[in-house]
Amino acid sequence: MKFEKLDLNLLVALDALLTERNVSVAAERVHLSQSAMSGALNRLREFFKDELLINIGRRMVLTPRAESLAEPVAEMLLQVKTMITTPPEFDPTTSDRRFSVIASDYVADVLLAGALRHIHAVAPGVSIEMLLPDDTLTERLERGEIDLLINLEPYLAPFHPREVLFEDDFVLVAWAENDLVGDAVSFDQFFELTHVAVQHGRNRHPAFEQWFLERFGRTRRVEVFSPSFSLVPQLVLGTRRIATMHRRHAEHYARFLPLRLLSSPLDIPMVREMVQWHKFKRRDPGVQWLQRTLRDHAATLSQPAPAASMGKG
DNA sequence: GCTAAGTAAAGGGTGGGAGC
DNA sequence: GCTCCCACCCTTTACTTAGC
Repeated sequence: MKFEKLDLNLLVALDALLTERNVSVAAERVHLSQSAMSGALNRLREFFKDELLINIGRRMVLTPRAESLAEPVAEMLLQVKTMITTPPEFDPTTSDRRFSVIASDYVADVLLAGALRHIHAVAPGVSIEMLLPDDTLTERLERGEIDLLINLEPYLAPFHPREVLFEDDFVLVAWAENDLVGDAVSFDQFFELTHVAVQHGRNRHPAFEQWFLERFGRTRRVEVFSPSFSLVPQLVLGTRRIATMHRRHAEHYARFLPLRLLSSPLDIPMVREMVQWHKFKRRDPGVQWLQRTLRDHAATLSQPAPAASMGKG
């Protein structure tokens, strides 16, 4: 059977070829032999009257025609995949579905840990695969590989639905016995003290608050770069370092670690943690249930306290 | 029986490394 | 810098299989 003289199965091969730019790897991806994929490429070349992929040395490069086909073909296949794999109904009490969620360890601590307790109570068969953000998170959302992405607004993918989960502000955190820090830290003292900062991903993207500081033209004396938010309190304990942490996260750790929380001398704006899902999943009742559940749980979180008068130790 | 699409195997182009 | 060898990758060919 053909559609407009094209065997639609060839679009699956085309998508793999355009993504991988390698006949052998594309063949492996769609479970064909390498020569079968080469044959499929020939039929595609014949249909589109274009070379599509050109051999330059050992590399295959896309023609302009192939470049123009890559995105619409990938999007169309994702739409088809969503259509045929999404169950028409979702019953949390009986579902054994597995959801994948990208969120930082900070969001995991302040939101997901509690939300997952609730989810397990109402949906005992449901499982959640939690993934940490990396440099590929928007690509993974675009490819439909994840169900929900939780991140700050600047790091979300464009053109997909999103919703605010909760807001947070920042506080300074010091070891309770840090003798360099009193009840408050002045603006100048902030830049004199040594810091623990968070950097994510292979390209070493700085965390939001450091990005903000760089906008001010001042840099901190960062003594330790932490790959995660959760490691920050451990890197402050027993030292004279301070760290700038999300308030909810800092309060979470101060419950069981000897930490002192202080107001930041910098007027750092609040951040908004948002949840995002692929536009093709807006009709997925399971994803919408999970998104609503997280939103409802986020609404039960206490609002951040006013930024003054902490000095907890 | 015909046709299309698959596999296995052979052939050929290219790039990188080793040796001189 | 040149040559040789080898690995990698794509194309082609011969044959097989499945659907009509």
